[in-house]
Amino acid sequence: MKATKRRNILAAAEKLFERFGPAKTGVDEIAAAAGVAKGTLYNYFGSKEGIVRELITDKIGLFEKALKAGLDDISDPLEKLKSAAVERFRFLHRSPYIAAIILHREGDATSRELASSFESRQRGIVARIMDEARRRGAIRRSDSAGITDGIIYLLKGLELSLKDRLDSARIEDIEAEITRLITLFFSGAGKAAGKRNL
Amino acid sequence: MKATKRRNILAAAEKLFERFGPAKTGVDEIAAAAGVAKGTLYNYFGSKEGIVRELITDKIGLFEKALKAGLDDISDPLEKLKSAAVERFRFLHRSPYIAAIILHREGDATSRELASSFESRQRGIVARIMDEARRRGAIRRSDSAGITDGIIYLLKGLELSLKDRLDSARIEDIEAEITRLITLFFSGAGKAAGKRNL
Amino acid sequence: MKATKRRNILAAAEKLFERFGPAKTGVDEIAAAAGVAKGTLYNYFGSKEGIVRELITDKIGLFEKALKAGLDDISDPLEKLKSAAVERFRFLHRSPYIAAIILHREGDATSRELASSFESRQRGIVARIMDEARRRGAIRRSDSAGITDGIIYLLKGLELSLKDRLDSARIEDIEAEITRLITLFFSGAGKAAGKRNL
Amino acid sequence: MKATKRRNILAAAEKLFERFGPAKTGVDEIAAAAGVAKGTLYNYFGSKEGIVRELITDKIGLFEKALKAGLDDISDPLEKLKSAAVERFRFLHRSPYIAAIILHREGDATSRELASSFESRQRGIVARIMDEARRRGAIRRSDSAGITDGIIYLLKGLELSLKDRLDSARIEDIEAEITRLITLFFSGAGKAAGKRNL
DNA sequence: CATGAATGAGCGTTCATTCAT
DNA sequence: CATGAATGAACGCTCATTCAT
Repeated sequence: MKATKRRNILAAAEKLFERFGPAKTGVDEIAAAAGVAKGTLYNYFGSKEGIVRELITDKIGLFEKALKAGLDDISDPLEKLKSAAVERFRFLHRSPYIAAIILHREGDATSRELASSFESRQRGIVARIMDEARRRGAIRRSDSAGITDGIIYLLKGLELSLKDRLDSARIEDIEAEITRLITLFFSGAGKAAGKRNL
Repeated sequence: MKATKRRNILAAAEKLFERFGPAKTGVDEIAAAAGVAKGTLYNYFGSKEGIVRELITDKIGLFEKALKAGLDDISDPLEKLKSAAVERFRFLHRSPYIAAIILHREGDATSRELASSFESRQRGIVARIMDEARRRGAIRRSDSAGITDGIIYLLKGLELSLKDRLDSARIEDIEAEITRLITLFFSGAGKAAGKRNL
Repeated sequence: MKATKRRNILAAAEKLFERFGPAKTGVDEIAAAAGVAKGTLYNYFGSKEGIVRELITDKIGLFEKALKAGLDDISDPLEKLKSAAVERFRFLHRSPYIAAIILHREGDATSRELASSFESRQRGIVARIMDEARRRGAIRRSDSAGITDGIIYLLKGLELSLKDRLDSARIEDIEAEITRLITLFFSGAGKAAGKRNL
Repeated sequence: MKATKRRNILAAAEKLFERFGPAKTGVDEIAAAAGVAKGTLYNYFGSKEGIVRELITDKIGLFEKALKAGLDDISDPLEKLKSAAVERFRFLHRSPYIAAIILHREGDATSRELASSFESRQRGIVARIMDEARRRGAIRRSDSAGITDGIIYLLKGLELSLKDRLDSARIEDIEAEITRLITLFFSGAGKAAGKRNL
């Protein structure tokens, strides 16, 4: 099993997935694009889903590594959060088929597990940032778990709406909106609300 | 064309859709489950997509009617918002295949249009509540559009994560989380953030 | 069984057949156009083919009556032949779906029988004209049966090519061509041929 | 893709087409008769239409090659014409489903194109023979295009009537009739006609 | 290991006919 | 007689997977 061939197949698959999505990409197309026989795909990956799985694992791995490295250079928690959110957005925007699996839970059981563990690690990253914020006294209340969830939901919802948004807005605008919403979430939208209800 | 049979078919289709989703449910299965011939489905609905469309239209119609009725009984904007969010959650939780279409934009062009118009009406409802909140002085800043978007994203993200959450949490807990997050979004999570960035 | 209803159905079917042909016309469409229920068609005609059959029988009957009347006014055999040929062409051109059955032997066994008997009567008409021509001394040889067949084949071949011809030629041109070919067939194309081979 | 299997499939298809015609022959039937899976047909031919196309193309190719070779051995134009006509008849008689497409313009666009180009080449062959006849002084008038058309129509009409004729006549009789009619067409049937009308 | 020909269950749709009302 | 809802076999085609070479 030459590692080169493996990489060729994955590269070919990725290109096609990005354009058409895994569902609309046939195994024949991947094989043709990679310059190997269809059977070879099965020797290496066992199934079409296997290709998807491996591709996602790889890309997620790279993204998470880069994300962590990027966060190390930032000290302010809110800035860390904004940066992480924008990077996450960029990653999912770059690989829409991964976004589809992460957000929509498409694919087989293993893919969904992958997505699930990705989200759990993402939550961990946000949670750690929140902890730091609390230690620094930047967060006034103890409900950091709720805030963490809120951040994650906010991002997911925003990422979900990407296709719609991209029709009318530029990427920079969307990134600006992400930081704005996170800031808004931190600062609160209402005056009296907090006093009345919490 | 008896209305009873129409309902039987829709009921059978709904049951299957809820378990497998429209994509994985064959026309033969619907026909078998409804106890009619395949051709009968086409006499009533014209196409598989026609069944999906009618089912979604019906359910959305009922939900929106109930939602509006429920909101009329509430005067406080934040309470209105919480109620709307919980009702919306319940609706999508009850009909996961509608959630799939609404959230994921799955299905054909018609389904996506249905989803798109649903979301636009949903946004309208939230926006109207925000307007009222602003008129009452409950919202301190003028960016009510941004807040509206934030609310929608929050809900979508939360609804997206339903399947995962339902493994570990009870529905009541999730509903409580929804109201908590909306309140949090109103009151703000951080102390210094607002001052520093806005 | 009101005769009016019968006629309505046939009229509706004819209109549709002329535009789309029997194969592309559905029983539903005929019923709708005739303003009756689908089942009624079956009460009257037994099957879709039954409608086709009856329609053809009617039209052929009318055509043959008119044809014979027209021929009575002509005395010269060659002129009779030309007239018959042109009338036949006009008839089949006016009712392309009948042409399809007459020429292509489409449809069920009964329709094919209808077509077969039509052709046999047509041959009879031409044969009678040829007999008269021989009695008048207008035909030099005794092979009048062969000539009759030749005429029929010539017409059929020409009618077959109608669709193609109609793209490039006007109807008047085609009618002129018919008389020209019949004349040609009578007068002979070659000089030496006849002497050498017969 | 083994050529043997390709031939097997074509042979199976041909047998069925000859009995029922391409329209009434299902893909499943061809697959069953060929002893292969349905998918295999699509691997080899892409579509049902592809099978029809290939079959027709092959047969027409073989026929035209043989036809040309046969004509090279004959020098007299009238004899050439007779031979071509008889060969053409034999070909269409051997492959009735091809006759159906050639004569009736049945089938999809591609089949009709095939038929159209076949007829155009056939007309070319006849036209070339007529040219030669004129050069040799065997044809008395200049309307060789009209004569060519007449020949083609004659043949088509005759071939159309094959099914009927075969009930009552032997093939040899029909072939004799073809040569008789062509000779007749050359020599002319009437005495006075030519003088009166041309 | 590599190949790619072979597989076949599954898909949504059509429409002439039937038959209970 | 009239109705039209119900029928279901038949259609051409797809594509992830298998397996003999």
